[in-house]
Amino acid sequence: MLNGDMDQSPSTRDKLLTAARELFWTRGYSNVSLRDIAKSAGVDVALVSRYFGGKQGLFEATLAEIPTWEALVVDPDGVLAAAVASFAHPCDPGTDETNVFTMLLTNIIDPEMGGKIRCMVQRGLADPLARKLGGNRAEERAALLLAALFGMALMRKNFRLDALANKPQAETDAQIRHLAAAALEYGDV
Amino acid sequence: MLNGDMDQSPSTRDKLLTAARELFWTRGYSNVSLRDIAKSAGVDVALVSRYFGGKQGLFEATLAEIPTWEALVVDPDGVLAAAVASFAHPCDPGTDETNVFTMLLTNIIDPEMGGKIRCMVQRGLADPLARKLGGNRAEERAALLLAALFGMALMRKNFRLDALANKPQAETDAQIRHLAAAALEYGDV
DNA sequence: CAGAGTTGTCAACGACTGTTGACGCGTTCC
DNA sequence: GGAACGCGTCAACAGTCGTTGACAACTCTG
Repeated sequence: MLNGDMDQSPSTRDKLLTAARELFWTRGYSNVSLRDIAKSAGVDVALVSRYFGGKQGLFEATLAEIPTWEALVVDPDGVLAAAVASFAHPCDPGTDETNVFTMLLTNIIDPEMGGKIRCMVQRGLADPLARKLGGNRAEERAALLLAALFGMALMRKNFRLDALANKPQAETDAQIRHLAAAALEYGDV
Repeated sequence: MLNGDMDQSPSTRDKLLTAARELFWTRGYSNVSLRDIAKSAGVDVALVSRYFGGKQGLFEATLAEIPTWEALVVDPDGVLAAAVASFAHPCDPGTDETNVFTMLLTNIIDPEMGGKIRCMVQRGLADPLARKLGGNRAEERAALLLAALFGMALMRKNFRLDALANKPQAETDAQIRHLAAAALEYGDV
């Protein structure tokens, strides 16, 4: 009997996928072993190869879950507000840690997956964002905006600076908005 | 005969240290094996344990080389200019890749060294920077400045966005200065 | 010269990695 | 009933990892 779309108890495949996203996205591809994932999912290691063809296949399956990047780059007028919003509520509202920004940061360093992440950000994030922005120096403004967003994510989630981490949402929003607005104004005046 | 301070041909210890800095700082602690370093240095693997006590000791020896952090956080008036300068000419003017910012970015993710890096940045960079800045919201402005600097470093060196990478130095300086200035103005008016 | 101390070479260890194939169990289909 | 298939369990593989200790070659000291 095929599972259909009923959500009764998660299939083994889904258990693996959930555990893989949780671990890959927070610790990075090379820093997580298949046995870690299997143990977290309560499943045998060998099933990874069966369902996903291997470690790389499992990782790419977690990437396939990401909603279209265009969703992060919404209306051309409200890019700033959208950036702040997408930063706060990135993709999966589940665990606070498993969001797309964190995943990109954690895996860009990886010797095996860095190249893929790089392409994803350039072609799926920077380019469409520049297109939406339009006007003078669109590419540079888009790049600066991403620098501001990723920089803030880095300081909060990875470096965990006292001045930024664990602050009320409103304060964080104001900080991000301030830096992002400056990025978008680059080249004006 | 001890080597003294003569710089004739580098000792085995120095060969290891140089190769270790090159590799650890660009690829990250966990992504580099001692055999990689030994091969790059043209030296046997076992000598790492002899000279540095192990992998961790070798990594920490490369950190000990970093000049006082205070050098990155100079006079209180010219913090912005200093930040830009330290970003462009970070520490060791040797290889373009082996600078302190790149090293911090590459190793903050690491499961074993992340904690140490985090402490270094908080206590050695964010705190003294906030002290130098002074005034209202000093800690937050320092944190935003670091977010801007690290964000730019990330986009240029790791994500390698087309709009930022391989651009003339003057242009890069202007971009960094723009974003950093905005960070320092946070909370004003 | 004899001895001590330093320095480099080599083989091996236990632990961990991703991956594979054999095997047993249960359900489904003819 | 028997065959086919999906699904999970287990043991084992080849490879890499950091680390260790034995051994040889060398320099310096007495």
